[in-house]
Amino acid sequence: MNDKATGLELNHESRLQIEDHQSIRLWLRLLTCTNMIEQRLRARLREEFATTLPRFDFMAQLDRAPDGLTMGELSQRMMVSGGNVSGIANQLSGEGLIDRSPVPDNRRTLCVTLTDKGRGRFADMAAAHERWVVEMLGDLSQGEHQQIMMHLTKLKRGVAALES
Amino acid sequence: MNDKATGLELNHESRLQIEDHQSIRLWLRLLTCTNMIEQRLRARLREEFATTLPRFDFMAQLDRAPDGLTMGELSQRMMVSGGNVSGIANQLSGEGLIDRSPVPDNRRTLCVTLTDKGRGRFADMAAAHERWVVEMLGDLSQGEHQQIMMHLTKLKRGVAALES
DNA sequence: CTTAAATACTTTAAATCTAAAATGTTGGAC
DNA sequence: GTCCAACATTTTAGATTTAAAGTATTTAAG
Repeated sequence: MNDKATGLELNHESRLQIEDHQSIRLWLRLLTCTNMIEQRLRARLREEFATTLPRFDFMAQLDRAPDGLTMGELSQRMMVSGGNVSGIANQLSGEGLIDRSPVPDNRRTLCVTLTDKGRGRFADMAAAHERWVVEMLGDLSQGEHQQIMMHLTKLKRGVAALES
Repeated sequence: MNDKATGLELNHESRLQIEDHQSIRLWLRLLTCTNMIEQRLRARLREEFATTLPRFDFMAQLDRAPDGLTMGELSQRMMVSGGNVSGIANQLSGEGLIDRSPVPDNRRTLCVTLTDKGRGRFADMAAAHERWVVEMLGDLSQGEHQQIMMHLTKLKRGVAALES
């Protein structure tokens, strides 16, 4: 039931099935890789910085956006629900790691930024985080990096382009 | 601060930094792709089958293992905690979709299998699930599939090989 | 045989996450 | 101006998830 066994005599039906299974296998492999990396990062953040991945992600988004982000932008970029972002923001605000300041021309909106304390705290974590990620992805050459990026870019576009 | 701007005069330090950032970018891209796909699958499973991804995954693991799996094996394969597996098993068992039978020579262990009802229920979901995944990954050619799989295999091995 | 460590699983408590409802704000349409 | 839909966020209720503690069983060492 594979290419070698059936040679070139694959009909459309069996070829389709093979491609289907390949898609599933690719998706499962993608999921496995992501989960493996995510679990390691989660464990290390807990062990070494007593924090969680969503909290780190929240701060990373802000660090990348020096002008601050609205709650909605954070929700979009972190790909989690708005309510979730509110909860994490409450924590981080309570610990003095972020500021939530009103926006002059829209009283519905809050602009979230890292405090100096938050920026300092994040810098330590980011350096370690980067080491961990490089450690995990380091087996791939620069060329392989670029190839995977290219493929994932195409994949991402394809998924984003679907309706609904 | 990129390859083009600095030409071939990169020193080790800046090259290292570039590779580091590339690793981070690759990881974030991987995470984004997985999240996008996962959220779509999650939403569709909820809309069309009133179920969740972990429940689907649980049943998928059993469908692939006709002789059944222990709770521990399920936990490993699903990459979630044991407590989580217990909870899902309680649900599915309550709905008559799985059986948990004791193993003769080890009274600690439970062997979990799909019931006929569970197998039937899963078949419908699996067909739809496969359509959705193919729809999302369909933009990639068979060659691209194979290339990504190859790279992800290498990545997976690299991560798995790390200590701790 | 007894004890202790390891194993398989469940329970628990706390954090996270989601969808949906609620609150307050904005921007037209009329 | 008034109303109404859209928007940004928070709150709520409930499900999921995890790490850690708890229970029961097995294994092996003394």
